Amino acid sequence: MSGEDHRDSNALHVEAARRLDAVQSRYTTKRRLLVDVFEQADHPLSLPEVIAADSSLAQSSVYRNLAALEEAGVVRRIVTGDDFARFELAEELSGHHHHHLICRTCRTVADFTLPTAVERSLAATFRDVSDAHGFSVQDHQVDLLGACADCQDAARIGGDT
Amino acid sequence: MSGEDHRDSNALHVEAARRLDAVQSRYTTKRRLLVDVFEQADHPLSLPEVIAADSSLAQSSVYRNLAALEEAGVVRRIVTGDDFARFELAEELSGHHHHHLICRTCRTVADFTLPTAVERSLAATFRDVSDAHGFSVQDHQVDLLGACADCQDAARIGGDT
DNA sequence: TTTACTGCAAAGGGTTTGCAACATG
DNA sequence: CATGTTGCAAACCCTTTGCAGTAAA
Repeated sequence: MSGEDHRDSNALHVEAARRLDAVQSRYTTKRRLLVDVFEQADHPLSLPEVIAADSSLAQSSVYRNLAALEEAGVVRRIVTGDDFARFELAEELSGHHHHHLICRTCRTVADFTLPTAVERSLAATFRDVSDAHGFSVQDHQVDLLGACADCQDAARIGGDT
Repeated sequence: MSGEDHRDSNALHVEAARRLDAVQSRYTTKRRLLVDVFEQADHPLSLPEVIAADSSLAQSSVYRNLAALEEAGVVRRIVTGDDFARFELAEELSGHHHHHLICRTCRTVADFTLPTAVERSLAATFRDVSDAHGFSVQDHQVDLLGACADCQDAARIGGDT
């Protein structure tokens, strides 16, 4: 199953259904729609972005479904300091381990990946750190904070000294 | 011992005053108290923790002062997904570049450091990544998510079946 | 049929803000 | 004295929840 093209969204839905079933939840039409939205996104989506992508979804239902999908391990919630939380497909489902470029100006979040060698050495270091602290690591999170290309341009034009 | 504390603390306050002055803000008694609280903390503090450390501060004033201190670059705001935001001294003032161990159970945040060699190689990698994306990096954030020692113990006792 | 899900509206809760009194430079 | 700061309380806004109707198994 690994190494396959991400075009196979059927496998994604099958796995999502399996995970929801494992927590006694149903894979309804609305939830399938949500998974479709996240599959097509190339960055974590805020709630307004999710609703913009499919306005057939009521706000409260989206929140409730995202909570259900998160509990099932289908999506992951990301908190960046923006007004809104953001959501993306769980990495086991997207098959795409990555990190985030967070723009402090427009608050958008873009994905990036680290070279395998760096990831591997980081993982080893994290193991040492967690051992030393008696901390059990489930996940790591590497974010870069700064200004995206668009906001740098805007600053040069609008905020010029 | 206490002589050293006074000297360190004094340098800290001088720098904090300078930074506040740079944004037309005053270094009031309350703000000095806040800086003292953060200087003594060994981990990022939530608002309840700040108020617990010094209850002479009104909640809204603490929020307002933290916003002022953040704008001046004296403290840094951290968002972990906990109900509360957390704050710590800016690294230029604490002189202590570090990262966070975030416990998903009790939501506490502990500090840890990476070996210099790892930091250096990370910085180089981040430079490559940001160049490739046209992203201007101001800061990076490396967090480990998992279970702290206490919560692992609690799980062994309470959740053992 | 049974149980979970949906949508609307209202409540929740951390954070922000209006305003009058106060302190700082 | 002029201006920034403080504290109280109310407003704010993202998110959660109660409830009645609907869809899934």
